[in-house]
Parts: sequence; structure tokens; C-alpha cells
Amino acid sequence: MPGGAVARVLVDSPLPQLDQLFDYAVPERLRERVRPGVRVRVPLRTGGRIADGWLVELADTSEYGGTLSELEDVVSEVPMLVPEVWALARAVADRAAGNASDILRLAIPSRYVRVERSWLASPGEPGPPPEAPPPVHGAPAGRVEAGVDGGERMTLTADPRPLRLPTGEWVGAWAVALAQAAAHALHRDRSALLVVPDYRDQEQLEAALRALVDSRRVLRTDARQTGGDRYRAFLDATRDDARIIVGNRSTVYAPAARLGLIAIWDDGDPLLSEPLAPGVHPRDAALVRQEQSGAALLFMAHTRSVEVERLVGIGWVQAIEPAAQVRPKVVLTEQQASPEPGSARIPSSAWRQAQEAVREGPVLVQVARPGNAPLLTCDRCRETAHCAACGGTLVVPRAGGDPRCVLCGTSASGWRCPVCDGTRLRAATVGASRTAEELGRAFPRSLVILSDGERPVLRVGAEPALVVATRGAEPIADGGYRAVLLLDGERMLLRESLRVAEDCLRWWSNASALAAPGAPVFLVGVGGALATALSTWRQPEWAATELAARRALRFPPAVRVASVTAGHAAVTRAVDAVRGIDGVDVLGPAPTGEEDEGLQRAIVRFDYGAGARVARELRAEMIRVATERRRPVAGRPVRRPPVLRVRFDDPDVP
DNA sequence: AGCACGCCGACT
DNA sequence: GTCGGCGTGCTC
Repeated sequence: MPGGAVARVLVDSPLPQLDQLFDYAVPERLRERVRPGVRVRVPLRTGGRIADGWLVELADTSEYGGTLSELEDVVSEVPMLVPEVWALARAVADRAAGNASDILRLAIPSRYVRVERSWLASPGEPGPPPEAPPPVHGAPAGRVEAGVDGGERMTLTADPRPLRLPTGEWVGAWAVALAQAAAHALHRDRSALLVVPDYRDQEQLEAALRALVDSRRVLRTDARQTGGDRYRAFLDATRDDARIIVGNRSTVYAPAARLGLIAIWDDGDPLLSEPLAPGVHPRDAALVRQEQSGAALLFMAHTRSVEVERLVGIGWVQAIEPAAQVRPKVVLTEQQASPEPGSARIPSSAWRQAQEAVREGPVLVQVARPGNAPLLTCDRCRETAHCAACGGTLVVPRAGGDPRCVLCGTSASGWRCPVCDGTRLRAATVGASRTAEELGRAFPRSLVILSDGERPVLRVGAEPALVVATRGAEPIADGGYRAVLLLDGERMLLRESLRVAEDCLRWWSNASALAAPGAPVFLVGVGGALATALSTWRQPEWAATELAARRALRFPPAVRVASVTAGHAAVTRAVDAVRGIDGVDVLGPAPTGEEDEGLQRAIVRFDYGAGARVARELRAEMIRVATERRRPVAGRPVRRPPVLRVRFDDPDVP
């Protein structure tokens, strides 16, 4: 056969048994258009349907015994799947017993023909090479730069202050530091990937980058762009120019010329958790990519995640000491009645200082998330409405319709207020807006600004204002807040989750980092080790303690976990296949919470060293179940037996 | 998933 | 002797 006559193709399919390369003959008519990395269409199952796929490589001969089918078509001649990303997708999928094509769906945006055509005519210009940037802020001089040059794995606790950019904009100092690290890589003609949890972080980072490098060198990949813009940025990223690519969790898979740095801001933020199969966290993908590429890796945050602490503990990641011991002035206060009306949640000392501070500039009040369902109150007296049958909270179902009880489901039609005898209900969002109302009454002359998940405010000015925000939605204030009140700590800690403490410390720390230097930060009603960790600004030590506790319980991230869900027989067989491996233990199987016809779930816990084998064995079981499944009855309803579902490193387990 | 192949019962 | 049922297995 002539050279390059065989195309090795990854078919786009969620089926585990198709997650391998298939060989196709390249017909003469396509010989000029095939290149590794292009999107192709291939026949699957002789004369059957046509499937999409990625041409991974060209070869001269095939190992396959049978006769090869011919490649059907080349969809686009742009090689979108670069070899480095293919190797990454394969490794990351194998590690999580998932399909490489699922990873590629995250990694590669969908195609826009018009955009592609205009891009082929005039691709994005990278602009002039950048000058040397100033030293990375918050680290010992030259330390991060040396790490970037040497391909090191690093973590750095960020300077917890807002900084003013030359453009006049205020951003967190972390954004300046990350931008400088990326600019340094660019200065060395290396690309940098900057991964952030949400667009608010992204805005700050982009602002910081604008002050340092030519904007043509910066590409964005995030969900707020139009599909066409995202595709164009992606196409530019496949070019041979060093760039800085900044965006959400899928940015970790972006193509990048001569990758020099992968950086993740606030890796503990749950927004970075990947909901799409196989659910690989960008932190793990970054670790794999770092090893494959030799690029540097930088985890930066105000709060060290327990996962990064583990990596520091085993010496895989170097903890860089911050250049200066800067920390917010955190004051721990007990909850106590305040003499002021409508301010029962605020202790009097904090109250007085907040009142003084709000004359000077913005004051931040952080409250717990209200939850998506609006709470109901009596329309007449504003008393919170409760279920007449069981006393549970009443909510409007998300799908709409009559209000009902969250606990017993009783409809609240015919509700009557026990206080004032009113009969009408009114929606009120609990938390932010209620607090805003109360504070508005208590600070009658102040401007009250509300920022929550639904109506987030990105930034506020330096003028006096009371800014009430749910955790995670705090605006950045020009010059920093004159005081910060962390009001709902106790309530935030009530959430049922293995990670509440970690999450709370992160929310409090991130809000504290918005305070002006020297401004007081009041943590209300919380004591103990967690409060001490915040007030002493020693989050890494707290993470170490937490990791030790999880190690004692054999909880992640001290070990890895995989959940295995299917019918009893299939689960039992699957876990039996891994039970004997060294460093593996199995919890369950037990019925899943819902009464899904006999679904069972088992949790496999395993040491990191056993991960590859566990994934391989469970993957083999998935393929076995998928290929041997039969239609149960010759009846019309073609009901397939429950598939074997395997999920690695699920953040909700245990 | 889909679809072809193949090994047994009722048919021309 | 052959048509077609659906159980079985594979996809280059």
C-alpha cells in the first residue's frame, strides 16, 4: 500500500467497546485532504450508518485482519486534534475509565463553517513578542519565573489584597500574579493555560493581562462567548504562536504551542468540578498534562485545597512561601443581640465599626446562599410561612404551580397565616435580599447593593455603600472594602457535605481578600479550629489537619474512590474483579437511595498506586456488560438492563 | 446503539 | 427445500 494509505480513527461514540482506534483505507479522492487531527466521517458496520470521528494518525499498513472500509469524507481540513491533546485525552480517559471521545467533546468546540472559512483567509495575528514582565507579585523575586522555566509544579498562597492596575481598574492581587507568570512564559516564547472557576475571576485575570501583554496574544475559551468566537479562538490556539489562553475548566485541554505553564486559580472551587462524563477534574487533567508536556504547573489560591496539600505532602508539588506576610485583619465575634432594630444577626462591636466604615466607603456583608427556591412569607405581615400539617418550609416548586411543603409535600392552597390571619403568600428570597432589607432599614442613609447568584454585581466603586452578597458572588470594590462582615458562618457550616469546612474556609478567605489593607473582617458566630485558621490566615496548616483526618478515615483525597452502579449481579461481578488488588477495599454494594428497580451502588476505594489497575479492570467490566447485554423479552418495549455505570473521583462520594 | 448473521419451526 | 423468526455478536 502507498504511504499514508491507512487512517487510524477514533469514532465519536459513547460506547466503551468503540473506544479504540479503527483502521480505514484512505481512498484516492481524499489522499490530498487527510492529515492527522482532522475531523472525518467513517462508515461503521458495513453499509450501515456513518459516524463522525477524529483521524488520529496515518499509517502505511494495518494490523487489522479483515478488509478495511474506506474513509467516507474529511469534514474539515483544519487539524483540530493536535497530537499533544490526543495523548492527554487518552491518558485522562484511561485514568477515569472513560471514553477518549467524551474528553475530546469537552476539549474541542463545535465547528462553525463560516468562522472557519474567514479564519483560513485571515487567522488571528499574534502581535509582537512581549517584553519582559515585572516580577511575579507575592512570591520571592524570580521564584515563580524559575519554576516556569524549569517546568516545576508549584503552589502559592496569593496576596489577599485588591490591587490597582495601571488602567485604573481594581483586581485581586492573585490575578496580577497569575498574569505576570503567564506573561513570563510568553516572554520565553512559551504558551500558558490559565484556568479559572468562573467568568468573574476571568474578568479580573483578563484585565490584569491587558495591562501586560498585547491583547492579540490572549485567547479566551469560555461559555459566555458565542460558539463562533470560541471556535475562532480555538483555531488560533492550534497555530504555532505562543499564546496565553484563559478560560473555564475545559481550557486545560486547549491546544497550545510550546506549552510552558498551566495555572489554576482556586482549584478547590466546586465550579471547577466537571459535570460531564467521565467527570475528570481539571486539576487532575493538569497534572497529567504537566507530566506529558514538561510544562510548569501552578496552583494559586487563598485557601489550599486538601488535594493540593496532599501533593505538597508527598513532595510532588512545591509550596512557595509568599514574599510578605500579608493577611487580612480578621476579628472573631460571638453572635449577640444588638440594640439596633432589625439587626439581630450582627454583634454590636461589628455593628458599630460597620456603621463607621460605611461613612468612608463600601462595606461587604456576606450571607449564605438563599437556595434556588424562593421562600414564602405572609403577604400581609411578612412572617415566614410554614406548612400547616408539619411545620416545614413552604416553597414554590421550580416547575411552577401551587406552593407546597418541602418536607411532606402538602399543597399550601388554603393557607392561612397563624399570626395575622392573612391568606395570601408572597415570594421572598431568603438570605441576601432579606438581609438587604433589614440593613437598609438599619442604615437608612446608605446605598444598599445586592449581589447574588441570579443578579451578580461584578464590581462596586469606592463610594459608601452597603454591599450584601451571597457567598461566591461578592463584587470586588475599588480600593477594597472598609469592613467585611461574614454573617452566616454558622448557617453555612450546617450544610451536609464532607467538604463544608473546606468550602466555608474558602468562601470566608476569598471574601476577606476583598478588604482594604487594615480593614476589619468580622467572622460572626463561628469558633474553633476553622475560625482560627481564618484569623491567623494559616489555611495550608488547616488543610494538612483536614488531610490527616481524611487519611484516618480513608476518605478522599487520601485515597481515590470510584462508584459502581448497576443491577446487583453486575455490581458484584465488577467489584469482585478489583477486590483482590493491593490497596483496594470495597464498600457495599447497597441499594441506591431511589427505588430505581433494584439499582445497587458500591464504592471502591483505592490507593493512588492502584488507580491504573482499578480503572483497567472496571473498564473491562463495562465493555463486557455493554457487549453481552441482551434484549430481555421479545416484547415491544425494548428495555435494556441497567448499564454498568462507573464514576471515578466523584466529589459527592463518600 | 444498530444491523447483519445464523440456527431452528412452518411454509410453498 | 426454503422463508423468516429473533437470539447473538460485532463494529476497521
